[in-house]
Parts: sequence; structure tokens; C-alpha cells
Amino acid sequence: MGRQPCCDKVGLKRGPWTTEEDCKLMNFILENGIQCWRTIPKLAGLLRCGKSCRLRWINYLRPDLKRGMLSEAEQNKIIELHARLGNRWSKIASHFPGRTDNEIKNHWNTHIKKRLKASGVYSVAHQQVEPREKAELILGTMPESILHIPDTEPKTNEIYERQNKIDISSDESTFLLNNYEIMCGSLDVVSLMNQVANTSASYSPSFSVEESSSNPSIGESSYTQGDSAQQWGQSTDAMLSWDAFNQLEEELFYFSKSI
DNA sequence: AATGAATTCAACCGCCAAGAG
DNA sequence: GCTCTTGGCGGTTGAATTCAT
Repeated sequence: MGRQPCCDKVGLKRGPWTTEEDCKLMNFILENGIQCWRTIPKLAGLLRCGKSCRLRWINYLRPDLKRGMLSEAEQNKIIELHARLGNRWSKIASHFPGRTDNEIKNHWNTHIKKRLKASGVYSVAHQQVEPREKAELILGTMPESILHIPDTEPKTNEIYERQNKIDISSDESTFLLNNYEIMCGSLDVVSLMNQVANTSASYSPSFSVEESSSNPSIGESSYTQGDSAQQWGQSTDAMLSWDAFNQLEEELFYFSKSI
């Protein structure tokens, strides 16, 4: 005997929501607020299960939802976050106010994944890349380098060992670069640091973002072709700073996976 | 215009974690 | 500590729509 279903599904309606159902749910929540999802359909006069109501509200009816296509900057940020977080869509969505995890997940699976595959970047993830090449990619095209981690890449024992070798006591830059090492496979952090010093002046990103987003927070870490080393530093700092906030939790996530 | 293929995305499913009793 | 309920999450499905022939 398996678990009991979350609700009695006998007689419950399924499939696409009608305008009338949307109105009922919307009106009920706006008047009464979100209480127990299980009781909401009954109280709102809906023949739906609570879970379905919750999903409909979160993904479609919520007043603060941002509609429309994701901007180029948003897409690039999704790529960055996905490289770091993997398929943790709710976590990724938390960086985009008004966007839902479902929307971002769908967008990744339909648009972004396809785009990356078309550009040949996505498949590179499954190839062996020399450490130097990886370092160059990180220095030259951070988003592409991030894409060297396939979303389904198995966590090998070697990777687990690397995770456990992180030197938490080192300075923040080394610490964060160590994290990139984890994500990108074998990579010598010291040589990378040296290359940062030697090559940052000639840094030339391989892609650019025509920033048109109305959301300034999203444009902060974007950059355009021909940016100076200083700008690169600033953009990197911006990226690392928001990384830093999530770093501890995300590290704990990776560590927990290795146990 | 017809039709089959490809794409999109809303909705569902099953699992998990947290909290209450 | 155990069981049950609930909310939340990620993976998957399939109907609707768009595209290509």
C-alpha cells in the first residue's frame, strides 16, 4: 500500500483551467489570503485538488508575476546560475522576482539548452578539456566556461575528493576560484590566479549583452565586448559578490551530495 | 490548403522535508 | 521517536500551437 494521495481525486477536475475557475481562485485568495491549500478548493467552490490550486496561483494567477519573454540578460544570468546550482530551479528563480521556477525550467529546456547546443558549447561539457584550456575559457568567456558542467554530470569520487580539499581558510578569491575548480573539473587555481594577473588586460569576452532590461539588478553583471580589464574586474566582482551570499548554502549542498 | 513534424509550456506526478500531534 | 499531513520541488507529459514540406 503506497502513500495516500494528497487529496481525494475522485470527482476532481483536471486539465487546463477555465477563466471561471481562475476567477474563483483569484477572488478567494485576494479576499481571504492563502490559508491551507487543501481547504482552498472547497471554500472557493472549485473541483480541483489543493496542489493544483497552489500551482495555478504560483505559476499563473499571482499578481506580482512578470509576463513575457525573458530578456537576454536574464537568460545569461540563468546560464550562470544553472552552472552553479544545477537543476535547482526554485533557487534559480529566486534570483528573478516575478518569474516562476516552472517558467525558468521550461525556458531552459526549450530555448537555452537548444541555443547552447547549437553553439556547440553544451556538448563540450561531455568532452575532456585540458586545465589550461579551462582556465582560458574562464578568463575569456566566463559563461561558456561555466557551461562545461553538464546538468547531468555524475559526481565522481574524484570530484568528491576535490570538494573535500577546499581550503576554507584561504582568502575569498582563492576560495571562490576553488569553487570554480570544483565545477570545472581539474584546474590549477594558482596558475589561474597568475593568468588572471597576466591576461586580464587583454580580456575580451566572446559574447555581449545588449542591456535593455528594465531590471537594473540583472544588468549589473553584464558586460560588452571591448570592456576594459577594470570593467572585467568589476563585472567579476559583481558576480562573485552575489555568489558570496549564496556560497555557504551552495557549498553545503555540494558537500551534502558527497556524503 | 493539407498534413506531419517540431516546439512550447501549463499541468500533473511522485518524491522529499518539515512540522504537528 | 513515530506517523500523518502539507507544502514545495524537479522531472515528465501531452495538448495546443507553430513550422516545414
